[in-house]
Amino acid sequence: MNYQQEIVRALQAACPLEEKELRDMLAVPPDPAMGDYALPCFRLAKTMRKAPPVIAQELCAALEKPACVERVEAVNGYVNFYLDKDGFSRSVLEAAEASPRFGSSEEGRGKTVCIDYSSINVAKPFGIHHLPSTAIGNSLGLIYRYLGYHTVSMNFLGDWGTQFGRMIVAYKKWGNREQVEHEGVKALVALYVRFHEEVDAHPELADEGRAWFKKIEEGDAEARQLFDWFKEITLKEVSRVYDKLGVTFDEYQGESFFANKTDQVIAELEEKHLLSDSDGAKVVFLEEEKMPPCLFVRSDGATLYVTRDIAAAFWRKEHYHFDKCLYVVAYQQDLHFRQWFRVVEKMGYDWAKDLVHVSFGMVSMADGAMSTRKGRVVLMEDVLDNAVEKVDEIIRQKNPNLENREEVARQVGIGAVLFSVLYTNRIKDTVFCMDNVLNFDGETAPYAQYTHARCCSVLRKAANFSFEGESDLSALNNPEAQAVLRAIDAFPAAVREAAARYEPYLVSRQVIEICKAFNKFYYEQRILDCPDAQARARLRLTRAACAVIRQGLALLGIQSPEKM
RNA sequence: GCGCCUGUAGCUCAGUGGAUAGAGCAACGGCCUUCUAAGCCGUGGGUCCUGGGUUCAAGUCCCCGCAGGCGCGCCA
Repeated sequence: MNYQQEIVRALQAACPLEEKELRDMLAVPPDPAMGDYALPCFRLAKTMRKAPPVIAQELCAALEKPACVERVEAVNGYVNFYLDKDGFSRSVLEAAEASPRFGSSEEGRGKTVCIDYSSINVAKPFGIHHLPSTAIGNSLGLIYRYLGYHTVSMNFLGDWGTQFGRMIVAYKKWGNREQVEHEGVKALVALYVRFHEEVDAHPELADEGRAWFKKIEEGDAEARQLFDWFKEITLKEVSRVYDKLGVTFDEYQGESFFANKTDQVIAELEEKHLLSDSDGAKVVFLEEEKMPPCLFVRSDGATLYVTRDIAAAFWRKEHYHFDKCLYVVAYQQDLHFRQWFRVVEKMGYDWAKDLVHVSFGMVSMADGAMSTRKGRVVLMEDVLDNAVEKVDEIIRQKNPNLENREEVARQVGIGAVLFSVLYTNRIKDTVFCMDNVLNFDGETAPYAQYTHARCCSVLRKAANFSFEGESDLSALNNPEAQAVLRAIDAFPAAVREAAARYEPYLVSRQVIEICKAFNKFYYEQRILDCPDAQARARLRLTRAACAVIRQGLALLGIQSPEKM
């Protein structure tokens, strides 16, 4: 852990540079054959008035080798440091064994992070396009908690707006209770679609929709009852899907909860002279910040989405005193968030800087965008069920005697789906492809889970072997074992970085690194068939890899079966 | 028109300004009497969108373009 520090100190004694400068310059070579750390000397050429290779050579000669370093070499203007392997092995194993929560920390102690994610809409299908937000938000919550933060996960339901008036119209005209009770959201969506088909020919339907929404707002008994019923039906269905995904929320407060809190927001905006009239509507101009105006109140007096967003932010700040509030929402809403974050700042709240839009790319289908109205939606649940079913078949084929097959199929199938959106940078658009999601080879969750199961299998075989006693660390003095150790060593930094950048894929990548290294180690080196002291060293490595893979997957919301 | 984002192998993507640009998938070829072959090894495959600039060093930073996606007051 402090190797870098020791090397910097040694370098500092040998040359006239500042500690900080040296620390910044010290790099990790692209290939372990070139050492564990390296100092490129090119930048020194100007001040020292010598060619970089000469500087490297001289530095190398003048250097007093720190204890952790096995040897130092000057190559092509680099000073390369090779760590003492036994020392490195020991320190990594001890760090990983010190706590079952390797890589966790206390950096977040006393701090609260609110995470707004998934945010499904009432009376709309839970489509695959909700996967990025759901998986990323869930994982960020797990990662922040691992770093000691208190987290509050919130599902900001889309349960407000004139479309609910339209839903009532459609239901009263063409729907019936039995069908909705029986078919659930599917029936509601069919009504919604029918409304949009008929509204072109019958424009008065739109007015009826608005009128019914007004009734909801005013608390009309019938309107309210239907509205609550639609919501209940939707929540029942989505919670079944969340259960399958293993995703939970601390809070389900949606837009409707904040709808009666918008007056205060508008009043405060008025009071602070931020609102201007514009074509009968009320807007906040954002010319200084080179953004289009932000519309708060429609010309008919109704408030818009943004008002509820701000009301919700106030409420959350007041109730949770968050140090950070993350909005895991697609990049289409980038301008929207930039606008209202800025408005909160203009209102004089310095915590506006703690509002973060964690944006991600669009999910589309091979033949174009998804559309509820056109019925072009891939259902989340169908994808999950397909994945589980496919895994179940594979198990029946490869491991027919596996106990609790269905449970394992569930863990692996769901893991594969979650991992498919947690393995890349958030921002890129993705075209949903069932075949890709259901591909379990290579860099996937099943690969990591398989590696974990493999580790477990080895450890089971060694169940009677005592870990107490001498470890011969020379058994790890080979490129394969060293690669595993390096990958484990890099895990804590990957977790920290993932939190800092709101990018769970950094954890995914690191887990895969460990798995690749372990699989190669497993193939090249015998773990059990060797003298006790050596086996002990290799078993400790296996145990450490096993635990870190399991923990890494857990931070992504993915479970690790012990057999598969 | 303006703004934001993206452009790296056939496909999907990694790549804190540093050494020969890497993975996975797909294709082809090897490795199971040995700790789980959902694995491992190998082969082929590149104008890092183009052109300038900064730098000892650019896929990475800056600028002009090109292509695609998204967004730009009465939806959410």
